[in-house]
Amino acid sequence: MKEGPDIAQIGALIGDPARANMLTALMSGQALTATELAGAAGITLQTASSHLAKLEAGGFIAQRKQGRHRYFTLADAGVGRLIESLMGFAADRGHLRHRAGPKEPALRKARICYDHLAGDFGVRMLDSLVAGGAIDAADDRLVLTAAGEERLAAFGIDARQLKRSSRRPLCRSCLDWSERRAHLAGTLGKALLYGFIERGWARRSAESRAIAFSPEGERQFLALFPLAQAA
Amino acid sequence: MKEGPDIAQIGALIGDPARANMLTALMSGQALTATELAGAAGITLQTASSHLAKLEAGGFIAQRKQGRHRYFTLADAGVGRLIESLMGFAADRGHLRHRAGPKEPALRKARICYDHLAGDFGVRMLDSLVAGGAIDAADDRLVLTAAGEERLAAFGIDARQLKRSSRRPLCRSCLDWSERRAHLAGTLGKALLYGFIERGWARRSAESRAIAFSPEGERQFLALFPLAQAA
DNA sequence: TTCATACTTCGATCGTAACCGAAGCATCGG
DNA sequence: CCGATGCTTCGGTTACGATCGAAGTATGAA
Repeated sequence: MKEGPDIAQIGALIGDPARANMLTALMSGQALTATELAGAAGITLQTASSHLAKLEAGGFIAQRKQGRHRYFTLADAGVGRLIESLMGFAADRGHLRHRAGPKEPALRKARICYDHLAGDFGVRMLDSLVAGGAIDAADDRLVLTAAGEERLAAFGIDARQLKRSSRRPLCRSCLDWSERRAHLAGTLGKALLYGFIERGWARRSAESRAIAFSPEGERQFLALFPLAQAA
Repeated sequence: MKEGPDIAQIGALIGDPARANMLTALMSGQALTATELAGAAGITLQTASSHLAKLEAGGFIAQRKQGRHRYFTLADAGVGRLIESLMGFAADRGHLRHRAGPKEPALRKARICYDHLAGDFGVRMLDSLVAGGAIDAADDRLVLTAAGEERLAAFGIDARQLKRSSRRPLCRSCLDWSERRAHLAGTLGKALLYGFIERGWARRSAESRAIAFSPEGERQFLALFPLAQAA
């Protein structure tokens, strides 16, 4: 009887704590099995199965059968962006989880945001790239400079090839719920994070969205992305 | 027991059809009374009152007492942006309301999006401004040019003063759920819409988000925002 | 084949929240 | 002061959906 898209359906889909927990867990970008997701949400496998079916029907997640496992992931980057913006909104209004747990500091320092680096380290990385002239920032819009291309090549990333390989924008600014400042998303953000992991500088936690830097990795990271002065 | 902001709470808040209808109604930017919102949602006044209390507690809406009326509005532009992005997501996935009602075409043609013009006319306006060199568009980022300032002055809008008067950005691009293309938001988008209404070119519908252009108003609008060729 | 694992489907229970009738405040007009 | 209007609070009903036990299906391993 009314016009327009149905917000209530998708709100209700996210509105259940069990489903919200599953989606949050999937924000790590990792593919997770039904059993793992049930654990993350604190429910039994049967209940999880029902929730997963609903999320899939709603276009939030996709599944990939592999042997007797079923791996679930967020359906696409659009879902990731929606969730992150909901998180930002929630953080902004103080809709926080019961209490900041022990993992909270680690999450604020470095975490995965769909498929790229967020948190303190993510913000620092972008700030440093902009300050060093590698990325040109006109507020929202981020553009990789020629100097930036060279710098990335030294790190083993071929920006031109990256640009060709996907329709997704190379550089994208993504707002952080913890820092309230922008960090680098897009294929470049993804490539950088994967570069850190490949080099063994960092690894992703199994059951949280935190990114753990090794002492040596942190040293290298900070040297690679210097800041003129402590913020 | 977990980390981060609580998505489920805000999802649940939006997830109830009655509340979603109220929020959608408030997307018109108009302040509405509890009775009007109850009508929009198709529920009794008592139920509406309970929902409104929850929405207010959640930071979604604000109320202003005026005599024996209570006027409700969206709490701020952030809420408006969240809802619009949810609508976009929903439209994208085909989560549509039961059936496209009779008002649907009018909404696609011109409607209010929080406080500025959206729909076919909104998209055309931005396209024309960009094509005419009044606004410089670097993908996401919109910048008013000197030529644009003059053009607006001719329409009776003082862009410099507008910029000073608010922290809100002057130009902002906002993605449309019906057109899947950008239209103009920000204080400038608002000022333009209000200009149309003041001139009597258009008026807002009482109970929907549609903007109705008069025949003469439509003629003036199309003349003011020409497009080189039919899209 | 048989057993184990990973997951889905079915059925029943249970809690919560949406809902409305009725009554209670507040504000306005007269 | 009165009644009318706009809205909130209270109480009781109802319905939906989240939950899990138990049983069923698929894949893999022995």
